[in-house]
Amino acid sequence: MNQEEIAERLRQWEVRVTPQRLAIAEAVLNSTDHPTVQQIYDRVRDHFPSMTLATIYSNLGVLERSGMIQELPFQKMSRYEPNVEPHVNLVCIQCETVMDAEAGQEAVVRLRNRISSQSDFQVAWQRVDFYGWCPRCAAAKREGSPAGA
Amino acid sequence: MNQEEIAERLRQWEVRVTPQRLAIAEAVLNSTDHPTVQQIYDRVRDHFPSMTLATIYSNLGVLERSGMIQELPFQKMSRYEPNVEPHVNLVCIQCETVMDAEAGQEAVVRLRNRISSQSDFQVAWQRVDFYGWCPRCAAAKREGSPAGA
DNA sequence: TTTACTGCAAAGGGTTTGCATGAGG
DNA sequence: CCTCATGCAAACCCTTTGCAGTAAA
Repeated sequence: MNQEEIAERLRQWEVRVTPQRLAIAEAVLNSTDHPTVQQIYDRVRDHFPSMTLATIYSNLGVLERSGMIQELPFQKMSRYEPNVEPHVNLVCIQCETVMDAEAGQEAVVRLRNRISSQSDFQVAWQRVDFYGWCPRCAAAKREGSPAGA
Repeated sequence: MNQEEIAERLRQWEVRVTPQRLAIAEAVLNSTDHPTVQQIYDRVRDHFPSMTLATIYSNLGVLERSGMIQELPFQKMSRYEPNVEPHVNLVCIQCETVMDAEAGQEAVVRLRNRISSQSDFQVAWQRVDFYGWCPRCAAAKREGSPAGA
């Protein structure tokens, strides 16, 4: 997603299009690694050395409320991702990598439909996380050595 | 689950069976409202006025590592629940109530099996949360009045 | 008796808030 | 111009850590 598309979506949401906001949105929307606030900060700081974490937090809130990104709160900190469609997250408990699963989207949609139809609970969004060992760390575990070896 | 059963499980895990630990375990294992640390603290304090939050945290960690309970980290704080089987949590974004969904357990199991078989990711556990409005808050929203009215 | 646990205090650290300055529309 | 956004600093608060005394086994 390029800056013009992002700017258009921001205008639709009736928030100001500032260079900082554009950069933060671009950093998350073009990411696939579910970056932390600190990582987003580091990536944006190259272009905006004076930016502070407060600006990052503020804008991530705006972007989340606009539905452009999704916040994934974890135990210690939040991560952010551009994929707001129903899907499964794979969280490695060894190296803390988070990736979107390639399978299971339809299953999540079906599950959501089922919850909606079989209960009085009105679903707004969902989060499906599977915790375990990523391929790399699983292999290292089998061989009894760290993944970085 | 009564205290003797809990004590037995603790002995199997080779941790000491203290009155405080028993009380904390009992408070969570017999709960259905996914209590916060503070709520567990309040419920146990009746019997142990001198207990501190550090003891609560310490014991919740022990119980979680033993597989007796599951920690559910949220944005602001963690909640704890006795249901360690695959299931769906319904989280109300209005009143912050968390409840186990009656439907969907099998679907979660199937989804887990699918993720396990169709990828190299080795699943250890999962968390499936649906966010939205609980029946009470949904009704209040439709009538344009707060749930407490 | 040995070692883990409890209780108390302090520190840690991601996130939020308040406010003055600056920029978007 | 008026309003919202940025930048800086301080506050917040849940959670973790360290340590001395205590109790389980």
